Amino acid sequence: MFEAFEIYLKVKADLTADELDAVRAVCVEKKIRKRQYLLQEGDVCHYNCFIVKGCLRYYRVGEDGTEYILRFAVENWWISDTESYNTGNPSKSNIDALENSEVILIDKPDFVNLMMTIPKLKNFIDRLKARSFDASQNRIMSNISYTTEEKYKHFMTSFPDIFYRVPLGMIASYLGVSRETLSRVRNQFSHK
Amino acid sequence: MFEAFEIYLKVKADLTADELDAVRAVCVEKKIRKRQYLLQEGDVCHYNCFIVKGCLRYYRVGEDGTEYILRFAVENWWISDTESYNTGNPSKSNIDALENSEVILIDKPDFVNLMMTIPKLKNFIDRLKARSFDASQNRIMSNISYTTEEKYKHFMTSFPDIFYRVPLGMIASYLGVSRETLSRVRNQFSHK
DNA sequence: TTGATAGCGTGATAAATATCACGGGTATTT
DNA sequence: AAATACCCGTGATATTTATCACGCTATCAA
Repeated sequence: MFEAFEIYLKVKADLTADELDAVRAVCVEKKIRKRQYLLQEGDVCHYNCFIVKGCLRYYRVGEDGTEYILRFAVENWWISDTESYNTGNPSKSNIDALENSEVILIDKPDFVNLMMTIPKLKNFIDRLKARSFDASQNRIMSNISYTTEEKYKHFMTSFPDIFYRVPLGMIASYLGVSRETLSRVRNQFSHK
Repeated sequence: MFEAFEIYLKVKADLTADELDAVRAVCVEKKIRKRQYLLQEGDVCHYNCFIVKGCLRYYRVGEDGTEYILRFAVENWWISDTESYNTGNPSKSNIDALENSEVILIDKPDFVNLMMTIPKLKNFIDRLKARSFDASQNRIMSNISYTTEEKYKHFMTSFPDIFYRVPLGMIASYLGVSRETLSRVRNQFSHK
């Protein structure tokens, strides 16, 4: 299972064999079944999680029980609750698997250590975080400016790999519209 | 003008006198008048900008000319288009002043250099970015889950300093609702 | 095979919001 | 001082969206 991660790190961060060994030494491989939690609200997020195979979601639950999906993540994505991870506070969010998945976990102290000892990795992660932030800004822009149809199309073209794997209702949740509305909007513009 | 920035860096990043000198050496002080652009769509963002005094906004313009405000920034905040800054691509956004303001600009190569030579600064900026990201995630959550009234109240309590300085229409733009709706919602709940 | 569940579509209705329009007040400019 | 622009509120109306309800289909487990 580590091989996929190794390739990823080699290509993206240009790590050497020695550096990869150092990473491997702190990796924990884990299989998660569909619907299983990786992180549950109230728990503290201790891990960085890299997805080797499968699909997970990061979501919060409103007071009335409605689920709001903040992110999806598939192969070669990272997922964790950075807020809980950084602050050490209990998480407001949940992470669970939408498919049977295989992930690699790196404990926080180990991760910090890797970042210190492998500058190339630190550098890569920094760039990744920068792009995540920019992506968030763009998503906020689409939240406040796009119509439902635009949101739907934009999601479809931006994340086709996710789009074809997750149920429509979850995309609706991610976009902030009701499942029914999204269903209607999609059918309206597909018939014209 | 640099004094405010110096105090900020001393308190937040615990820089020494020597380190502060190094920072000062690359700082450019600038006064911006109300309505003046700091960054205009199509330009590349070359600077990190720290606000000593005043209030700025970061916004994009939709196809129909509507302005969508992505961020406000006041004293002791940073503002820049990180996407253009990082990629070197022309910016999709604008930054302009809502009040006569005083800012400090640090050119990208200089900033990169400071980050390398002053680890404490790098560390501080990293934490700042991490919190910005978490704030974005929380904003996305409120975008997709809050009612208009909740968005309004949340903004008011989260950013009272901004709330009382910028016109309602701009807050509406930031929240992604029309000025009229926000005006009505505010008056409805204030009369009950 | 049967029962349970998840996912999607869709009708009917209510609620929320956008849009257009206008006026009044206040600040800003000339 | 007069003219202009900005900001806010609010009415009227159209549009969009949410909500509730129901049925259909596919999948999966007992």
